[in-house]
Amino acid sequence: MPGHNQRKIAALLNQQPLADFKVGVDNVIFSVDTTQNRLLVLLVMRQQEPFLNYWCLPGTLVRQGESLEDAAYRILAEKIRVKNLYLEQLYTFGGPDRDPREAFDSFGVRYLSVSYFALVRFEEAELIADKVTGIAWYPVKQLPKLAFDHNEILAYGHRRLRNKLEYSPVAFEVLPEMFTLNDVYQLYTTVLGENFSDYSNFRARLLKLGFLCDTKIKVSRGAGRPASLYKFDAAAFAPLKDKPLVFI
Amino acid sequence: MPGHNQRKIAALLNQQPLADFKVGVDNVIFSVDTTQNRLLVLLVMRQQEPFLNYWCLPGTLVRQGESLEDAAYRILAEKIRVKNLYLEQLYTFGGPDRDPREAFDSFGVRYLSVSYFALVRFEEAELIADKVTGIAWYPVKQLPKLAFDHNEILAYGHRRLRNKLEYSPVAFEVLPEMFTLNDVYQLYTTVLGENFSDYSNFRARLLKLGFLCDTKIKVSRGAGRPASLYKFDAAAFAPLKDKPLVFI
DNA sequence: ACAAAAGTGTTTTTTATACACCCATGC
DNA sequence: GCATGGGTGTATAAAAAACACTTTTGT
Repeated sequence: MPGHNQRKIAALLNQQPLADFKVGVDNVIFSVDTTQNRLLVLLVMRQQEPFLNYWCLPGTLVRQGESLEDAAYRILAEKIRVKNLYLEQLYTFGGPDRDPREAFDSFGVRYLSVSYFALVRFEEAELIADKVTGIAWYPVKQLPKLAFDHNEILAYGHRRLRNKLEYSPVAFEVLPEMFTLNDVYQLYTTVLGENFSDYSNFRARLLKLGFLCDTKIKVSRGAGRPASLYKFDAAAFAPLKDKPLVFI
Repeated sequence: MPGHNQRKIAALLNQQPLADFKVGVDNVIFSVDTTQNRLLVLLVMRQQEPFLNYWCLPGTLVRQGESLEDAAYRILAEKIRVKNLYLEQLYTFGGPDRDPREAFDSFGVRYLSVSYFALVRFEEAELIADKVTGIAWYPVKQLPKLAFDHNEILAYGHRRLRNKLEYSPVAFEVLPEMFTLNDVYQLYTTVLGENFSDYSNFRARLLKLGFLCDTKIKVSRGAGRPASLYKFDAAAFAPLKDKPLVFI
């Protein structure tokens, strides 16, 4: 809410030199362990100061000639091998003082973080452990204190995930190729919390949308009647794109 | 979709030096002229190369010690005086080659644009014309070719505005302090297009939400029965925050 | 046989949609 | 008095929510 002395301040700031930035990309990579109903996020252990031996989001600084998204894909590829993934930009965190490295040369180089949000299939994702770096899937329910402002970034990513689930079919990017309807339901409850909807109503709504096709293949998980395996039919979904589309 | 030779590429890129960035902030500032039912966006005329004499979004480069949001508020304050405004981050555009200035020193300084999305009240917003710079409210229906990738940024902002209208009470940030229910309806139709809903149903739903209070003050606009002026009651809205909340 | 999980159907309540109609004012 | 925009109500259709019930398996 700009006041009256706004122009004086503006005039003063006009003398201020421009900030020089290094731009980092940090990925919030989610995945869901359907067998244990846990939402997981990929963390790596920092090998340098600052925040040596703290867990943090996998990130990198952007190189010359590299786009932001390229950088996001690069770190992802360095940490995990996946067949399929969903990736979109999350938010840009860029206040001064968000990175302690800035303190050394006070008004010198600033560090900006463009965060990306990714979803991968837990079963298909193969972590690349390179002896030196620690890397692990962490349940979002039990996160440690992370380096920098990464807890904040992660919380933002978590909120985005919850919202996305409600109006876009991202769930099928995280689920295995073939899944039971109960898998979908479990995914929704683990991310959105209990009592977001009754199973049978959820099921009916989902099927009525018409983009899941029954493979007729049955799987039996312990006792009880075997469940049908379904597949996401991208072609059948296409016309529903940009439509309101509500799952909850 | 990382392949097999991914690691080789990564190893190669590891030799690549980091990019140095200048970070710009560009604002997509919307406002609605209720009298003419037009959605407007604030544009300024560029005074330098590149894109001399092209219209563009009001923007600035981030200075030392200044946060991204501070920079966004700064340009806003340089261009318009407003009592009330809504501002949020939009998206970060950052591929190489988005700014022709990068071409001069090829792999040197990169220009990144963090865009912000703002809403102001048309009646209260006073444009600051400083003789040199051209500045104007442009109807989004008739936009010129803008400098840089600003048409793209603006389109993104427009999409965000449409979405925000549907599930958050941003409309009341753009409307005058007191407004008729028809003003709200007109705002929604100008942004969302015709036939998004019947007026009387829209009205009923809106009132049932219970955060609009009738001031009982009547205004007569030409012929017809005078309309009641309403006010947005922030306190009454508070409990509805984060709730699904659908207007459409 | 019975517990457990999958899958179907039915009833009730709520919400959306499409109108018809009354009200207050200017001309 | 009648056109014009403001405001209310009602009848119908559709969707959400709650829950009872059937089916198919393992043990």
